[in-house]
Amino acid sequence: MTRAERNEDVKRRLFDAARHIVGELGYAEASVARITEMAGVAQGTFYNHFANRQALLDSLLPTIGQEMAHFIQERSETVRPESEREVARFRAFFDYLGENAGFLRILNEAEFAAPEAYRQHMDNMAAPFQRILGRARDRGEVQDYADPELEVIVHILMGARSYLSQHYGSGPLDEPIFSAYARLLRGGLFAGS
Amino acid sequence: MTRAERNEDVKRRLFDAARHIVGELGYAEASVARITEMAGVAQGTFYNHFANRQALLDSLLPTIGQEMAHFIQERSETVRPESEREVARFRAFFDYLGENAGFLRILNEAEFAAPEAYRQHMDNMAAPFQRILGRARDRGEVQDYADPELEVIVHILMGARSYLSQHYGSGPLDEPIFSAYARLLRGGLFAGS
Amino acid sequence: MTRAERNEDVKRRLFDAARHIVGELGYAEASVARITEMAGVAQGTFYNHFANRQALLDSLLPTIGQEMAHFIQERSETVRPESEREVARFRAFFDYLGENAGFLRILNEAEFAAPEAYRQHMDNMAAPFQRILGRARDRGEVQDYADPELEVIVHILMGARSYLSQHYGSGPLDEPIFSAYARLLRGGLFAGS
Amino acid sequence: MTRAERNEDVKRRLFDAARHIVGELGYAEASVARITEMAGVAQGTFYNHFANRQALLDSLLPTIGQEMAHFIQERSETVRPESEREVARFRAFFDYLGENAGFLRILNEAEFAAPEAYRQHMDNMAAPFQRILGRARDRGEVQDYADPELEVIVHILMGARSYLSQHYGSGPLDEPIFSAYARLLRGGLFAGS
DNA sequence: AATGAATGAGCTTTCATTCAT
DNA sequence: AATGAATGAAAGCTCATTCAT
Repeated sequence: MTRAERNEDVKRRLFDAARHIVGELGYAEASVARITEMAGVAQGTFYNHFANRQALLDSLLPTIGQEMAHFIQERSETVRPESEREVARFRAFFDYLGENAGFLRILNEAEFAAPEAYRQHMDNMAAPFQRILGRARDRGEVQDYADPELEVIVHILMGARSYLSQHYGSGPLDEPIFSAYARLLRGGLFAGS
Repeated sequence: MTRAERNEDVKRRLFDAARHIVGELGYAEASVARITEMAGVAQGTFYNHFANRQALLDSLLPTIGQEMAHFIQERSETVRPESEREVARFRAFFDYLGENAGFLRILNEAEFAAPEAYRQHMDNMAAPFQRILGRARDRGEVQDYADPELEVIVHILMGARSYLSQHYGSGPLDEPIFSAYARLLRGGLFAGS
Repeated sequence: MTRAERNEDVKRRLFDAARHIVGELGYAEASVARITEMAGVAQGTFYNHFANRQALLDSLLPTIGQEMAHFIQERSETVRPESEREVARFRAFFDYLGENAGFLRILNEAEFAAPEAYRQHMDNMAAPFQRILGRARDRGEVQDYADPELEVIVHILMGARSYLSQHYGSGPLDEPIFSAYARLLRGGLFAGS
Repeated sequence: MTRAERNEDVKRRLFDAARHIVGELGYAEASVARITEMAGVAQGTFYNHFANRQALLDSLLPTIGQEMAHFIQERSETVRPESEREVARFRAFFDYLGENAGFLRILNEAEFAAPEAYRQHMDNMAAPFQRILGRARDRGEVQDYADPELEVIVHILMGARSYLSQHYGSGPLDEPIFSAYARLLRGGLFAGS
């Protein structure tokens, strides 16, 4: 390994240790001592790679969030029409959770333990989501909600993912979750007039 | 004041101090030192009224959650039909937040800082909600979702409240929030087949 | 009960609670809170009967020590000659321990937890012991040790009781303890010249 | 000083401070705050060298006990016969106390403040002592006590040391202590049959 | 770049004692 | 005489960060 590679390797090990600890035990348990111990380096070494503890914790969610976004994108990009595609995205979200058990904790605790990262992640998720729905609306696949309303819809759908994953866990989920979600988006909840 | 009243008063002051600090700064900042200082009593006094720090923090959410439930109930009980009533509840939730700025933080952080209280609160909210929707379905006001699907819907609607309040804050909210919410529940998101 | 009797009763209950707690758990665990709780009175009541916590703890050993002295006296007063009588006293000491499990702890910890009481108790035990041995010497039953030497012997014999009870516990003891003790006192340890 | 030496030096200073404080004032007064202050380091430094307060306190007696055992061994190893040698050991014990004033307190309080260390120390002292007496018996220098009786004798002799040092202090002692001890071991206490 | 000991502020909790009721 | 809440000092321990090596 070159010097630069060694350097990169240590940084990666610190990041992975933090990811593992936060995912398993939460941000509070991710002390510098614990992270460096798991990474197999001395405590002081930490500060050669990250400005401080918060800096590493703040880097967790955006990085992993990106990973998740790619995963969902891959699983849903070919699906049509948009209503099916949204359900595919919804399913892909839970599939990702199933394979990345710790992510939910990294995400949910971030609101308080890594607020800046959290805000960034939410923006990273919401903006493209809203663009997708906007374009679908322009194609006629989504009803004619105004742009500010679509923004609201986006947050409803993200809130739905969050609460459902929290309540139902991250294992393989029952069908009613998907059928109810799909049905709500297609025809609403209340009996029409 | 009688002796019992004084006693009650101190306990109330401790509770209110904690409520204020957690609402403003989060559970982590609610040290016994800070709580007792704000309540104007000595640190040792704390333990005459609560078994330990966690006991007080755990009592925050159930108590305040009850308060919120009453508020929402009052604001929505006379509204008909159910679709309007759900929007009334939705509005009342945000009205409550507007008047109780700290509640959101007490609620959201509780998942990690007071997990037992959180689970209890979520159950307290979800169970009656599902009963209401179930009865409305039986009256024909809600489409014929199966019971497990209604449970899913309930968590979607609670997630919606959470993410929207998080994103839009707790001040007076714009109309699109309510119109988008109402419209989604009435007719879904996607253009009909 | 008259007022004085009630008063005496509370004081007795406090004493008994302390005796029980110290015997079972040691002086350190005998907090005023725990003593008053076991006695069934309020904390403040304690200070109507004892100047402070230490005053009660200091009264434990002398009182119980007296009790033990009576017990031993009764069991040994008729035994003759002195060599047998000393063994009878020695046996009675362990018999008392067997029936008063907590005493050993009250005694041994007292050296540090209630030093004044300890010194007093040791004097209470040593002085009559030395008188007994002195008179036996004058009768010719004990060899002609000088008085300062008898004082030394007394502390050796008390130390023996202490270490043996510590090492062998306070249950029913094996015969070698008594035979070795008796033999040492009768003929020493080393093979005579 | 090299880094390792500095490290060792700090640990030594903490140990010596604890030894001094416990010897002078007892275990209860040996708070981490007091120890570190005397050692001239910050409180947090303590935990770089010992797992916790108890760990240091538990290391006191075994270490110093070892030291004392060496001292006594050196002072007595050449003395013969065994009866004289035992008196030499007895004297050496008090000589050690005279030079290490705090040891007595470290030892006696340990029964309650560092029970594990105490038990270990007692075993460390008793076992070789009993071996010595057993061999002397086999050589004919000690009367034919059975092995369980010799164990009893050992605890009597240790109890004697403890109570005598407690009663007579640790300064230079009067001759009667030694003469009485020697005489008891040689010919017992009571006048022969 | 890596090390790991030192720092000191901060935490929760305990407890003997006081005193107004 | 009895009550029991209030007090506040003191305890053990944690941890992010610094810095000399």
